[in-house]
Amino acid sequence: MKKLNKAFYQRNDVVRVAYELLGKLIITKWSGELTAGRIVETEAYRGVTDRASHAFGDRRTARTEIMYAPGGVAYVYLCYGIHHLFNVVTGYQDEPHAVLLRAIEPVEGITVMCNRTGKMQDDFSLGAGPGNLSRSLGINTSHSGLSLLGASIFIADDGYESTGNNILATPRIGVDYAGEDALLPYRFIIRDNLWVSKKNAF
DNA sequence: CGACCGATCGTCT
DNA sequence: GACGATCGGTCGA
Repeated sequence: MKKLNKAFYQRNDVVRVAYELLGKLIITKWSGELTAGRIVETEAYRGVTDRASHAFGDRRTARTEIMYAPGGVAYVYLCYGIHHLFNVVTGYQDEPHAVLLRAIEPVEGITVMCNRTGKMQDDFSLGAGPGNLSRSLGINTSHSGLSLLGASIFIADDGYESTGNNILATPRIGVDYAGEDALLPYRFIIRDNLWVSKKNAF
């Protein structure tokens, strides 16, 4: 098992990074509690020119500032006052690209995930959807800015193969406000995976 | 099934 | 003061 390094995150093509993140393991260790899931759904948010991105138009605010950091850190923000959405910041300094993780297939620490989410069991909704993903992994906005190269939260390659025909590209979810950019095929899912967020799963 | 609705609060105007 | 990169529930066809 190989932890993804700086070179993986610090690249220009965020769409490619989103594609390559499929099949990797996202792992969190908060005070000894280990949880891990296989990434089965991602979305790319492509810098200052993408109307769907928080960094569109080069808006630097206190919230989005972390997106401008060199790739390999977390960007977590609160959505609808309830959900903590987890993004992987990619690209180089001052290029605010990010990949939203939208679904995991739970792999490790499923009991812990159930405790965090209040679910009785993994019923395929445990890690499906960006809000559920963050809750099951114990991620919240206080983790925004954390390095993904450290020990408490990181992404790893365990040799799982998820390329070619097994991957589908679709438009992103919930970005109707982005006009034409809402049609871009920047959402990637592992075909037929049961944990992919159900609405518009294809 | 699909449409709609309430929860809930930080962020930006 | 308005509005979400959501979720889970309800209601009606």
